[in-house]
Amino acid sequence: MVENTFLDIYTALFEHYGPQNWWPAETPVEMIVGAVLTQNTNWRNVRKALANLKAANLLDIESLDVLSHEKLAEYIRPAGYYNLKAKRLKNLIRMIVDDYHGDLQRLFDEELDCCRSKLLQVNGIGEETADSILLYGAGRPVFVVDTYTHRVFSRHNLLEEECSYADIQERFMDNLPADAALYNEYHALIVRVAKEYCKKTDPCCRSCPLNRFYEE
DNA sequence: CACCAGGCAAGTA
DNA sequence: TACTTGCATGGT
Repeated sequence: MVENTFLDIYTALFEHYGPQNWWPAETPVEMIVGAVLTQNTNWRNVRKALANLKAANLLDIESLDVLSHEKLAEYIRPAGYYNLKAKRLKNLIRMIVDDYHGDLQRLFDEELDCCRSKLLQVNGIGEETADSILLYGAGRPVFVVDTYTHRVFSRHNLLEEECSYADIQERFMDNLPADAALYNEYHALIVRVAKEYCKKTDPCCRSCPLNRFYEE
C-alpha cells in the first residue's frame, strides 16, 4: 500500500460528506454562465442571476448573443460585478459563436490543450474558470484549483503558502488518477469543508475532518 | 457596522 | 516581475 495523503484526504472527505452532485446546472450553457458569474461571488447570488436568465428563457448561446449588454447586466445584477461579468459573458459567447458556430459541444470536442487555450484567450476567463468549464462542462480530467484549495491545504502544511495555481494543480494531478469523476467530487468536497471549517480569518477548529492530516 | 463570497485583468513602480 | 486596485450584490 503506497502512502498518498491527497487520496486519503479525498476518501476522508467523501466518507464525511458524501457526494456533492456538482456542477449544479441543468445544461452546459447554464454551467459556463454560472462559471463566470461565480467569480469571487457567493453561489447564492449566482443562483438568483441564473434564475433571472432562466425565467426569461435566455440560457442559450443564441439568446445571449443577441441580448444587449444593458439587458444582460440587469438580469445578472444579483451576482455582483454585473457590468464586468456581462462583458465577460459576451466575450465567451462571441468566441463560441465565431469559432464554433455557436455550438458549445464543438468547443468541448476540441483536444484538451486546445480547448483550454481557447478558453484562456477569452478576456475574463482565467485558469480557474477555464478549468471549471473543462471539468464540469466538458467532463475532462482537469483538477480545478480555487482559493479554498490553496487555503485548506496550505493551512494544513500540505502545500507551500506561495504555490502558484499551476504548482497546486500539478501536486493534485501527480498524486491522483486522471479521473474526471474523482476531480469533480474532490473539488466540490474541498469547497464544502472550507465553507464549514476553513474560513478566511478563523483558525481551523478541532472538529475539522482534515485535522488528522495536519503535517508539522 | 465590518467582513466575506466557488476571480480576473489592468494599472503601477 | 511583483504588488495593488477596481469591480458590486447580498447574507451573516
